[in-house]
Amino acid sequence: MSKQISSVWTREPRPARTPGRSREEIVRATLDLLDTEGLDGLSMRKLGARLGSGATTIYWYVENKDELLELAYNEVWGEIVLPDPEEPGWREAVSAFAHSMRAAMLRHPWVGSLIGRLPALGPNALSLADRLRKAFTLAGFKGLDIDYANAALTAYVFGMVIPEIAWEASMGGEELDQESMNETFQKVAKDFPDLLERVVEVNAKISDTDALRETSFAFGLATMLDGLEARLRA
Amino acid sequence: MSKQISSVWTREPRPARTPGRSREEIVRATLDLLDTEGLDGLSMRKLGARLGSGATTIYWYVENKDELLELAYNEVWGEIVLPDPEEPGWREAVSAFAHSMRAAMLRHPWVGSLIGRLPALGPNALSLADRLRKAFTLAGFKGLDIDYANAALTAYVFGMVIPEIAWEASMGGEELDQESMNETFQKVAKDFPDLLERVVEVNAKISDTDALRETSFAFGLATMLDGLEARLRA
DNA sequence: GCGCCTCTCGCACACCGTGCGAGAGGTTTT
DNA sequence: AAAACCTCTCGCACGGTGTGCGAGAGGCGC
Repeated sequence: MSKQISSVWTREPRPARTPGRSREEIVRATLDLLDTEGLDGLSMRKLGARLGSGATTIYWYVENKDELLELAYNEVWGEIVLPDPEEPGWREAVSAFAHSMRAAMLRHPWVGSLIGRLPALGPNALSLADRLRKAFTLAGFKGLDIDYANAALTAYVFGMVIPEIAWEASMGGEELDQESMNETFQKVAKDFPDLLERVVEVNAKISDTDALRETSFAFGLATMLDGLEARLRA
Repeated sequence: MSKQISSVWTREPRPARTPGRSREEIVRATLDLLDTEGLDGLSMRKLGARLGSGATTIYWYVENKDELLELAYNEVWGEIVLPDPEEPGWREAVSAFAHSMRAAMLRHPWVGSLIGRLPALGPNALSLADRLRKAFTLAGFKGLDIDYANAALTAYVFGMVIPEIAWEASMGGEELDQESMNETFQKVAKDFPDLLERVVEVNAKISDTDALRETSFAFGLATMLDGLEARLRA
């Protein structure tokens, strides 16, 4: 047996004898804590308290905190849906997948800080990759192109949503009114008049920043899908 | 004065009297430490030691650790080049930009964990956004489409590279030979025979994983650029 | 009753970010 | 010359963190 990637998914879990506590229960509590208090709010002691147990009890079910995060991460992947590509056509299916992925990430903003640290090797991530592969196969991609298309699409979603999360986080949960927004930008971008002018202009025209972000997301998604379709015809 | 986003870039820095230590020197040391020991390896005490000072001295130049990270983050953006789009054509310029961005991120893998936490409001990021806007304007995009194209392209790069970083990190710096790789996947993906078969097959065919990743990156990039060009013609 | 195996958890260690306040050293004002 | 002040350094301490260790509780087979 050679060297392995260290991950919850590469070692045998402790044989579940279904006692009082279970790994499943712990993961659920972890998700709760992450969603309400964020990545920094998750500590073994707090998690123990929430479970009505000592902090170190958790280490019976899980090797370390990173494994816990891998398990929580896996749950998020489980929330992403990919419609059957046979029915509405691959483009619609894949597009729905992208939107669902974005929604799941925004529901659990702490994933934004995990994607660069933990590989997605959990069963939910793999299952999704498997189904996405099928969709692209059905679309007509062949050989490695299937995997490339796979990677490109998920990359786009990742890349759009992760900065969205950062942006949201930096506002500390409070909605920023337009005036504050412009003021911030005036301070920050004072050496880039073109950029500044654009931002102020856009802010004046479009007040709903959520809608703007969705539009931007849809634009890039359509662009990516157009590109994929073009590659299909080539 | 209304509420602002809290960031190094939205508050006045301490007036530089160019004494012994400077913010610049601190940022350089921070980068060093981050590059050699990673995000977890950076602590105020270690940084102080490297600067030959007490840990809390740093707090004279910087409000808190996050500000330090923002400054380091900004430096990475400064390493990204965008060729003049007038000369080789916008597509080549933008493509070179994407590759340069990827290279900078891989040189400083710790950015992978920051992108989801800190907004890129530093002058280097803004300057790059400004120049990228010019490139897309030159390409023929109009109005909001310029910004959408901007976001889509950088999102793609982010999304490709961030998981690359995670992957690299999870191998703990050691190169994994092919056998271990397959073994890992056999364990992890045993419920997804199609996926598993593909991975083993690909691994057998392509031994150089770096080259594979570059090819995958180039594929998605070309796809995105094709999509953008299509949108330009519409 | 005895041993064993599964599970809990208090304690302790080394580390973290950072608030505070004492002071050093230089410059400016009186 | 002396006093006041301003910039900068940093030791100490506080309340956290992840987690190794070892003592023990509870149930189950002999």
